[in-house]
Amino acid sequence: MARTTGSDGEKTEAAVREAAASLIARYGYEAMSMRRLAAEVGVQAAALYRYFPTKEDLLFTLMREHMEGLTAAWETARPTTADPEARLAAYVRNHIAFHIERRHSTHASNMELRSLSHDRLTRILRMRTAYEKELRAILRDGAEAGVFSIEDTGLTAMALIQMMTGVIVWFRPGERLSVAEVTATYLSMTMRLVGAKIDGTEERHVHAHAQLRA
Amino acid sequence: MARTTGSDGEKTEAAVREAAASLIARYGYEAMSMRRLAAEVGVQAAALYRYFPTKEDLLFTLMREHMEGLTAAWETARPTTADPEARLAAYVRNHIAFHIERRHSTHASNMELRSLSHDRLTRILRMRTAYEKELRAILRDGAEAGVFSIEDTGLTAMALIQMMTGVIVWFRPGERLSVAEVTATYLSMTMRLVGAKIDGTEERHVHAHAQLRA
DNA sequence: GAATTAATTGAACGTTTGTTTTATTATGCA
DNA sequence: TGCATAATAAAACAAACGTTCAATTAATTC
Repeated sequence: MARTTGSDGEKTEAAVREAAASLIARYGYEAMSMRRLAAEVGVQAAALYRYFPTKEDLLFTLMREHMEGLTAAWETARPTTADPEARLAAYVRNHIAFHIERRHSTHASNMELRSLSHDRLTRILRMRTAYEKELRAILRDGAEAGVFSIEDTGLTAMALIQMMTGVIVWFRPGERLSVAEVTATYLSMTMRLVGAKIDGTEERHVHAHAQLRA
Repeated sequence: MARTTGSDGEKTEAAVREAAASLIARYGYEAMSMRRLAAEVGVQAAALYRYFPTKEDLLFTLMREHMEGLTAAWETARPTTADPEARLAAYVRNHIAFHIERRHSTHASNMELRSLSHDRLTRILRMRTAYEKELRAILRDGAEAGVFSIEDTGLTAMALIQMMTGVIVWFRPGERLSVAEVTATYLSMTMRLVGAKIDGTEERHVHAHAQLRA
């Protein structure tokens, strides 16, 4: 056999990306063999090499597109106002929404950095640093304006990002909490953490659903 | 050749554990081959099987001892007082100190759970849940006593743990901040996050060193 | 409808993997 | 001193790995 009926390069490539992200999230990059990935797509292993020259290329592509997507989402969501609180709220909302929606590629981007070559690792880290810099700027502006009370801007930014990204570890859509509820709670935790005078705005909507579990 | 001069089972086993934790933290469990681990210890691969029947046994041992150590450290550090704030402070201090001190095995315990068999995964998760339950109890007590203001106890506990454990991602001993400074800052962030009326206690000591970086 | 291009298969390559087996030597004890 | 055993080396195993190549067929183009 050779080319199969109905085969389409674009569809196959998309299926490969999706299956790869899912397998890497579930079992890890090293544990995902090209044969198993191919089986998931419904294709022979050799066919994968039409789309990605090496396994590492595939990983890098997933990571690069994840970071590009995250940056692009923030470019769109970023408010024009100078108000630090509104900007921080937008950052938190965008970060959580994006990571929940793409939790498979988030897993890859956060856990598999060590499998990249030096050059590619540097490129991904550069993108990540640029994204995190936006948060530090917001925190710094807020601290200087006196609306936040922050001891260490860099450290607070790291703490916030780890707290927010950690959502993907335990959050499963359709369980106890909705995305909106989780986001609202994280928003008010964030605001308290940075010492904002006014709490998160949607807090009232959530109170009815919260405190159900000990 | 066979047995080498000065060879000692206990020393070798300890060296294997340490080297394994370090290699897994740096390259991941799947990427660590038994031959490379053996080379790191200065021994042939076959010698490892005197101490650990399989590679997965080695991983499980590292994880189990990590969790046992964490639990034991908390048993010792846990204060007798009922005051939720003092208990939360002790929890934060213990968690951060332990994870910074053992950041190699922390990496293994957090990132390599998927490489465990079902049974062993369950055992590790049971230990972890028991440890996290302590934090939820503190938060609940504080919320009920009115000294904390918390929307969702379970969600706040997860957020705090991810924030604290995340320290190992960026913290390197001997760089900008000392362990004491990092702990103090995280303590006051924690207290603000849970809505404690009084801030963390050591805050004043740190102010001089903080805010050096944008 | 013939020629060309795109998509895929199936088999094979050399490496590396975790693990086992057998032989050999150092060490601790009688 | 001699004996038991603890600790290791060296070689080998089958299985799985990422990757390549030639052959083959579906889709597209002219």
